[in-house]
Order: sequence, then structure tokens, then C-alpha cells
Amino acid sequence: MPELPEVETIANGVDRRIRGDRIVSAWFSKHKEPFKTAASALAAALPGNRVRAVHRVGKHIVVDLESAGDQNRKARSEARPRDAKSLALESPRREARTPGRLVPEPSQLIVHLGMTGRLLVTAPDVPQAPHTHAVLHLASGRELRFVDPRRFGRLALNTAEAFAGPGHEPLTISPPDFARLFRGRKLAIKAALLNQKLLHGVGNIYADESLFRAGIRPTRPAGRLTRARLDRLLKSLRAVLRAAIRAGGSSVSDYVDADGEAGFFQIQHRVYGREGQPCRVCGNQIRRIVLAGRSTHFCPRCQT
DNA sequence: AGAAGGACCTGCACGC
DNA sequence: TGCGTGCAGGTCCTTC
Repeated sequence: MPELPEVETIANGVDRRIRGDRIVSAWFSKHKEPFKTAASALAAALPGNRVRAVHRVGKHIVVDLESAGDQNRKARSEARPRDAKSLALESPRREARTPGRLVPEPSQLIVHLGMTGRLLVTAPDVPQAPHTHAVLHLASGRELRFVDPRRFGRLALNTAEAFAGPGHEPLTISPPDFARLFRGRKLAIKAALLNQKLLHGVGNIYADESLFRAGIRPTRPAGRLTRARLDRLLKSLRAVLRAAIRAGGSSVSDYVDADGEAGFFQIQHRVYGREGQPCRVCGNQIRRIVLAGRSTHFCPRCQT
């Protein structure tokens, strides 16, 4: 289940492997349309683009693209004295000029892994995994593959300004802004943490773990928490996410190369998945309830 | 508008 | 062994 740390690790791994590469062609499975942007539009728009960088925004992997037009312009502007001929060849507009084919130039490819999505960078002769929904063929000969058994993942083109995601980044939001997110809200703090429009990147596991570390009962109404407790929650959340990113970064560096999951990082869970087991702090039994439709784990003594 | 709940989707663990 | 059932959860959509 990729949450922020996993997505960050994967984005970094993909970045190292395909930055600067060029998309030659794109293939999409016909097995139902699993994408936000139509597969036909993706297939038409992606080839010819160069990968400038890959990074994370919330739980999204963002592939910054440089269109063929951009690359030509760059090359021309770098070339010294321009003669009249090269100027004459210059295209006046950014968009593709092929008549009748209006393909917008994408600036970014947005990937959401959903629950089971994987991005793999492989050699072309590596057998295709089941549930492979997209393959980008790169100029280097390698392939970027999108595999997603449960098909909760999404691909989309972003042609507008830089993708910023739906909510605030938990790693950079200021404590006052963090506190403001929950003001007046009656829903449980756990449900609020999962709401990507408020804070993006936090999923079920890290919500439970950060609430435990902050000593806050997941059912507590978000708007009723004191500023001090919210400050503590933000600190716990950041500590958990940072620790996970560090561990993920070291233990899963091959993730995108290999056949996937092997050794995916797990933080030392203190409550998640530990129903009935003793709390690592006080020894009380960890309880599991369903909150916001999600299994929720907490220590009834440590979390108030 | 905010909140709650179901749908989507497949693999896996479990019980009979 | 094999089948049915329930569970996992990120996000979208509908309903209240």
C-alpha cells in the first residue's frame, strides 16, 4: 500500500533510472480504461517527450516532460549566430502543427499507484508481469511499466501549470497551517488525516502510527483538539514519515528495477496490524475498530 | 457544505 | 481439494 514514503522512494528510484531518457512509443492495455486521461490521448501525446525529472507530490508520482518543441527551441537557442535560414524554419507556435490532429503538449505525466500499483523500469526482454496496463518504450531501450492488479491506480496528463496535488504536504506545512486545517471540523481526527484535500500523502498505516505516537485517540473530533496536541501530532507524523522514507530509501533502492515487492520497507509498527497484542509502551491490548470505513488500531490506555 | 457510506477491483486467508 | 466468504484500502461518487 503505497503511502507518502513508498511513493517518494519509488519516484526517486524511477528518477535515477529514466531522467533524461526519451519516450519513443507507448502501449496501453485494452483491459478496461484504467486511466483518467484516455489511453488514446496518452498514446498520442507521450511519444517524443523527454523525461526532465520524476518526483513526488502527495501520493502522486509526477513525471516532468519536455516536449519535442521545447527540445528544438532549446537546441536552437543554444546554437550560436543564427542565420536567416534557421530562423525561417522556426515554428511560430508550440502546438503540433499537423492539420486535423490537435494533440496538446503535455507538461507532466501524473501517476497514482492506488493500492497495488507498481512502476517498474526494466529491460525489454524481461517478461511482462500480469496486470501490466501501460508500457513506455524509452530511447535507451529500457521500458517504464505500470502494473496494477487491482486497478485502483490512475494515469493522467497534465497540460496546465505544475501539478500541486489536492492538499498540503505534511512534511512542509507550518504548525499554524496544520492546526487551521482541522478548525471547526467534527469528524474524527483519523478521518481528517486521511482526507487528501486537507493533507495529501497520509494513508491508513501512517495515520494510525502517528496518532499512537502523539497519544491521540483516533476517534477524537478533529476540531476539538488543542493546539498543543495538534503540534505534537504534526511532529509525530513527520517523524514517522521521515523514518519511513529513510528506511525505504535504503532497503528498496532496487524496487523499480526488480520484480517488485521484495523487501518493501515496513516501519516498526506499534499499533497497525497488532490487534490483541500488547502495547509496546504500556502492555495493554491494542484495539481495532472500524473508522471512516478503515480498520483503525490504537492503544486504549496510551491514546486519549 | 460537511460528513458518512458504498462501489470499485483482485488476491489472499480462512473455514467448512 | 475446492469452493464461498470476507477482508485489505485510496479515491470517487452518491446520499444524507
